[in-house]
Amino acid sequence: MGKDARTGGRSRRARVTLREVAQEAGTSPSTASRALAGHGYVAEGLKARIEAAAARLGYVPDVSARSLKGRSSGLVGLVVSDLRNQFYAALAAGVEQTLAAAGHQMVLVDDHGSDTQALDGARAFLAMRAAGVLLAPVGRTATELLVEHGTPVVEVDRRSGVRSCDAVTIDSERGAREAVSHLLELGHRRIAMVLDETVWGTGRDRLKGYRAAHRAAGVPLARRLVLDLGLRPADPQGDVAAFLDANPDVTAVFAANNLVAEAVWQELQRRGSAVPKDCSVVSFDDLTWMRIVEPGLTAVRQPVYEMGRTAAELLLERIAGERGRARTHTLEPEFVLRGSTSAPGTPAEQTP
Amino acid sequence: MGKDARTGGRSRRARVTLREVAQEAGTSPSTASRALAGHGYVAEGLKARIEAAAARLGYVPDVSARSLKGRSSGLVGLVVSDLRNQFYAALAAGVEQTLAAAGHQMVLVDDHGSDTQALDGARAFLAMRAAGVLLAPVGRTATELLVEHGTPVVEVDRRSGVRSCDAVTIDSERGAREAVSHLLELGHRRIAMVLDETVWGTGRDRLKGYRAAHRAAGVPLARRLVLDLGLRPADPQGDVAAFLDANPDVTAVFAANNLVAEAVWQELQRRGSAVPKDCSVVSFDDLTWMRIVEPGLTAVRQPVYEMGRTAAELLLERIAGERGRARTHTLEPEFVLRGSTSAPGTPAEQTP
DNA sequence: CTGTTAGCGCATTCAA
DNA sequence: TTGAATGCGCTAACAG
Repeated sequence: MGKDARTGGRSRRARVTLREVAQEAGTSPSTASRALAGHGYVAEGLKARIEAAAARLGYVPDVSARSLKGRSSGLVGLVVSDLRNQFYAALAAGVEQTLAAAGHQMVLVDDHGSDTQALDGARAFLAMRAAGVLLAPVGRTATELLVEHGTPVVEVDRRSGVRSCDAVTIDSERGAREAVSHLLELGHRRIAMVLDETVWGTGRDRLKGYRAAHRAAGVPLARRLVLDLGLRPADPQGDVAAFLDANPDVTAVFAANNLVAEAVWQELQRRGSAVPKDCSVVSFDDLTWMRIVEPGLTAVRQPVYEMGRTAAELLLERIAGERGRARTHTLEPEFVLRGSTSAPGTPAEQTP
Repeated sequence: MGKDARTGGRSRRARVTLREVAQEAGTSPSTASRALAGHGYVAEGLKARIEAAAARLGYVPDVSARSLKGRSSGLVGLVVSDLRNQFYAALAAGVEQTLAAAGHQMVLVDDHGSDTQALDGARAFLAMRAAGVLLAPVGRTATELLVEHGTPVVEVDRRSGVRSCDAVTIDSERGAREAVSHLLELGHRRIAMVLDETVWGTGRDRLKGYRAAHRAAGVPLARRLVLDLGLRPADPQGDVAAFLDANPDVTAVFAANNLVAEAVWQELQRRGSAVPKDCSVVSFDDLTWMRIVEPGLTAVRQPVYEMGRTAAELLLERIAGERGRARTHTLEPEFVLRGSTSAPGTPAEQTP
């Protein structure tokens, strides 16, 4: 093909193996292996020759062969539910950063909120002998499968209920309690909560926080004020619209996550409700747009990137051989006061 | 440890191998291999027995061993420059979706805009015998290394200049031309352009479009109206502020990407400039927040997710053996008119 | 249709 | 300090 000239005449097809490097350096494969790996004794001069040969030939060790010998590939799996959601993207970024620094690669699987797809991912991780797996569970099956096979697992953001693995979560209940307490202190008495999964995951804990805040303030709870959009709602904004029509006495909305917050915000905007005068809004999760809009959204900021980092660190310890029993790290959310909340019927005092 | 009871009594440590499955089914490894892989002839009864045995034992094939025999692992690499940027997250999501549907796994590397880190990633992909690699190049080295080693490569969003690989990009020049023409038609004559890399990548093409629009309208170009923030600016908003102070006659700003757009928008907001009355704004790239803010940002929408899908499809064809010469797909951006643009000194007419 | 043989690239014994 | 031998788990020839 001629165009191989630039590569120094070597064929583009043939992988350079350790044997060839050894030949080029006039030694044996095993010596070359030791020289390149840095283990065991190799004479300085020989070592230099071998390294030179490897560089000249463009040698790249084959991890397949390596992990076939040893225990695992250096790969670490990550399963998230929606990469297009900034929350998961930030999580993945934190994980990747930590993993890369430790010389591992991240294999990313998007399960789109489906347990089945998460399970497929888990199987793939098993097949590639992943050193460990991080996942935001959508069920127990994936975690169970991995744990059964002895793969270190760290759950992130949510818990599957499997006891025998580490986890890093954010204190959803506390964050929700603070957010709702804030609204109660401002004088709100009919605070709606909108979420997309009541029975499981973070939604449940945030609902607990919502209730706890009401109890602490001695404000009665009304079932009708909780809107559960269900998993992956088709038209969240439409559902919010219907809800607000049915409950016109609501003076504030607590949105349980960024997806819900967007639907609420857009709907309030669409119907021309003034925030916070007509309706206060607090979001759990703080995305870029929430500090850009006018007024800024009062929100519960989650240390997402840090959560990814922490989870990856925990996993790396397990991979390194840490044997202790399952640990759970709980990170603290941070309440960020902006302009979308005020006493009922009052315009915002300030917009930072 | 006792807790293995649930797994059916098998040890958690030992991987189940094909040999064990074969033994369990009372046959040979190669027959078991054929039965499980689906290739070659195997009697129906035996096949069922083998499958049952595999299921019973929880057998998971070892891809390391498989790729050691054959050509490559099923892994596909993706290199992006900043996963926390919604643009890249969407790109990755599109890629993942397509790859997963084809039974491949995606290994994601974030190079943080550094050529060195991209090169590290490329080496890792080589080491794992990746079936192919997708990358948004930050230089030529990574692409060159991969191509030299015969790994199929598809470049996304940007071009490195390496001729011998496929690429999928968006027509930056055209998108920029349309955006700037729109401003010119509204009557703007001093339109600033803000970007973060003039000499390379998409910034260069968008600058071309900016110039082309001016030439087409017969409006002279002023060098001082182009603000180049440089790669990874420390304080983009501060730079924009200084620029606007130095060029108070500017009536419109064309932001070359979402990062720049955010800096521009925040700075205009900070100094209390009314958009579009005091200053019109157009963004290249259309993120969530741009349609949420008031007024909505007029923007050039890029089909990012689709770009990821297309690139992955191209790569899959190469992996499947497609031999033709390098192809380039150019996707068309879409101009989205919202409320952030109007004739100089005019408030927005409407806010959709 | 099935089993035996061989070898992918490497790291790790063990002898020299 | 070095090299020859071995086997990780799997699949592709081949022979039966």
